[in-house]
Amino acid sequence: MNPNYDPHAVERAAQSFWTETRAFEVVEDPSREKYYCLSMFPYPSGKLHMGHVRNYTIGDVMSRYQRMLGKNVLQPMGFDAFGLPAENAAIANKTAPAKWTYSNIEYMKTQLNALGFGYDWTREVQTCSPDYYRWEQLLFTRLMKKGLVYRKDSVVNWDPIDQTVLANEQVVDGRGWRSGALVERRSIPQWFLKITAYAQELLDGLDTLEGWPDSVKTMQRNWIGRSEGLEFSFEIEGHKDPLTVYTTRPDTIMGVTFVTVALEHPLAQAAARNNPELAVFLKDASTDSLPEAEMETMEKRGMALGIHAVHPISGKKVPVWAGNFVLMGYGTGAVMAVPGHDERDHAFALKYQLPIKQVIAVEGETYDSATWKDWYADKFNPTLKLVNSGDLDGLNYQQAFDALVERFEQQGTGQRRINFRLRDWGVSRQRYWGCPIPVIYCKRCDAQPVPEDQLPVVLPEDVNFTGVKSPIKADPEWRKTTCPKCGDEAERETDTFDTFFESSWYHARYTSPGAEQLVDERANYWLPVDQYIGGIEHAILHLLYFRFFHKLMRDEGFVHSDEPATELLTQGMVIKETYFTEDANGQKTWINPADVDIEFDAKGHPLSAKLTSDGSAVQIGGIEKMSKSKNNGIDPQVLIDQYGADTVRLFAMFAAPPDASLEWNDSGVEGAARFLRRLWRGVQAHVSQGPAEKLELASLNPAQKTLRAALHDTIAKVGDDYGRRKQYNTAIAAVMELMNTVAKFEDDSTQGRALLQEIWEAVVLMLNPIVPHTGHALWEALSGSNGALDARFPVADESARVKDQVTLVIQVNGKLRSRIEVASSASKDEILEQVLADENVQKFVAGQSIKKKIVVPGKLVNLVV
RNA sequence: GCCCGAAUGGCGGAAUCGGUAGACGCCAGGGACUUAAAAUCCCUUGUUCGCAAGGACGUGCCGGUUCGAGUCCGGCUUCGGGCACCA
Repeated sequence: MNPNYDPHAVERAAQSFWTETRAFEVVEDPSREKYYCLSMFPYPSGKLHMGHVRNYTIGDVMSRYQRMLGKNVLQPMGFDAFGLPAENAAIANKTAPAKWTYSNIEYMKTQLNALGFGYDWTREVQTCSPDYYRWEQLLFTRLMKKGLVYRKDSVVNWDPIDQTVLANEQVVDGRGWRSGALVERRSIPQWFLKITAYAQELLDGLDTLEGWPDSVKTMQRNWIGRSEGLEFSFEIEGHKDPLTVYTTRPDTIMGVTFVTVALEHPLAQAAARNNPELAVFLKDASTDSLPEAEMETMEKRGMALGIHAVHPISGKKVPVWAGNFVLMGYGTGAVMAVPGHDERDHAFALKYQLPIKQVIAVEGETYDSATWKDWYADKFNPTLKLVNSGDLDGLNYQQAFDALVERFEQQGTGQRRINFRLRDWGVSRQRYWGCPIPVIYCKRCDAQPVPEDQLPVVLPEDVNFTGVKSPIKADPEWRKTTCPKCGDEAERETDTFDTFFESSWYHARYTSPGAEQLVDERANYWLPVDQYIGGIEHAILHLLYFRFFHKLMRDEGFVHSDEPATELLTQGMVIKETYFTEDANGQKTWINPADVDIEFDAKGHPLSAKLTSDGSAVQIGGIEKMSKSKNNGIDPQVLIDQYGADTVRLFAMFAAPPDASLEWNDSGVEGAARFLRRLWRGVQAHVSQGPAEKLELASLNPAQKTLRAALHDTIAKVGDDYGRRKQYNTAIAAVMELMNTVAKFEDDSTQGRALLQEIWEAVVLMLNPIVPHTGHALWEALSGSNGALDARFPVADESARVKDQVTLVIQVNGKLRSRIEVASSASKDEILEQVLADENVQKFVAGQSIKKKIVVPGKLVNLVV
């Protein structure tokens, strides 16, 4: 055994052993308990960044730990290879997106292997491969036949200079990020998946996901946004058709002083036909395709349509307005406005001088426009009563709700209705680097799914990409085909799928490599995923689509489970400052933190920054998640080269608990390296003295017993951290603490050495999931076996942990005043007797009467005087 | 704006079910070893008063519950994530 720790030699040896023994290739084995550990696969942006290292180390630690418990562990990896950055890089580097993507994948694979992650690469998926995406094309055509897919017009960001559709990310302050042109809104036909058909099931399913964080489940619940309310209609003067509205607050119906419709509502559009001013307003104020955050913060604007609605109960006439804050896609695209009791309606009414009517009174509160918000009633406030509402006066929220629903349902003019905030999923993208949507357009037969025997529809990879027009849109030959129904000339769809499509079902494909169908029966051995790990930024979109697709696959008979993953660990973001330069047009170029010299203030915040290369000034941006677009990812390769993979893994796990966000700073990495050197030297020193004798528990002296108790306390703590708590920083700290104790243990008696053998073996196995290369080498030195990977994780010997004495903390009035040693078996009275006899206690109790004595067994005593 | 989180020494963090605040590590300071450096080892290290023993204060801010609050409740502030075409 090398007396010095040489991480690169150790890592090479362990990795070639794993490769030669195909250590991570797994097969289905019904006789063994399976464990499917899945980490969110990366977008192949070029290099791994620290967020990846953290994510994949957590997954690898979990996988190796479960393997040491004897389970049949599947840990796959792949690449989410379609997407926008490849197109951007292709334009910048004058290459094809495919070429750029494949070379990134190659490099990132070598990095993943260098970190020692135990992946079964025989199951790898690359989503840009036809062998992968053909199955999602198949699923889509089946969903089409089933009626879960439809086409409708939808608005996109159109860059009039670049003649291309822009993603939201590519629109900065209303302008195209490259061209600087004012972005236009264009309505084009696009494909949608009916996720709303599964809204209730997606909501109910959350209750079964006990292993998911509450925060994620709450976010998903709010996103799905189920509400119960009343749908009813207003007669419109001079119009045949009534105007239907939806409200979750029917109790405020008598407070309606106007009605607001969305700008795109047919009523508004009709009114604009002979009102040019209104027509201009409807166009100008349009919020189509604007991100919700922008919509919510923008000025609320409206205009009267010049028509009136008749209140269904009072019969009074109220004006109809168009408002830019009403969503056409939610409810009926029209709302009753109750400025007395809705904040947005209130602001709108003040702005346009519309009447405000109070219909809810809360005992002890009076209306005052200055404190309007305070006056606004919480609907479940028990002192809430309706006023100014005719025969509804005196009712509370629930009573009024029920009474009105009953009244409208009896008259047949309205009904109770459940609405969801969730919208159907628009899956069409007008981009090249994605999976072609398998649809054929025929003049006679309309849109037809591509027949299954003609799949896949392959995306050509060897193309000339300029960034203006998708190569498949520009190529008439690619588009040309025949109608599968009538055989006439027809054209292919040239839009591609949203890349969330690929990442919604990869967990299933990993289970069935090479299957000549979406998945085969192997899927039901492995699924559902036992542990899913990924960034918290995916809490809503990806994780909802992932759950949705699993249910779609279930309903097509491919999988048997209802949910894709039973446990979810949401990794906190790895964040880092951002740096940029700005040109005269306000265009920002993001600079990697590794390329700037930074001056810090006393608190470590950056004060100023300069480009390392030429010393020119660089501006400091916010602290954000590491990403390609902000170029603030830190490449771990420098650290791997300098310290080795195990140090990087150890430090990534030690820096923070997995779910906490982490502002990356590698200043502590030296400590991790130091720890591994100490571990190596400790084992080396022990092993170099030759084999140890067998441990004789009965013959241990008190010092040996104490150390052995510390060992087994540590084993219990570490096992709990790995298994239940999934918190690795504290597990590492516990082992460090144990090693500090061992360093002070000088005992080369036979039994002393036997105990050290037990300790070093346990320490190496406890750390093995985190630092597997070092674990492999040290386990071999200690046990003569090269099987650290499959060694059993240590189990605490409870009998070694029993203590006869415990330390109790003594408080007087809640303040720490003393400590006493008592026998573990001492009774309450015996403890109190000893407490009162204590010198320090007497000092603080003297001359006062003790009012209360609180004894918490095994922990503390508090005297209240 | 809305939804979900977070805030503890100079820094990363610990305190798991309301019971010793600051484990473990980094940085810094002092010392040992060395011709020297690296590596390694030992000591100190929340603030403050005190020669010391010991005391007071202290977990973003304001208030509350409790014998006892970093932890629970109410109200804020700041930061991070998401808001449907970044992934």
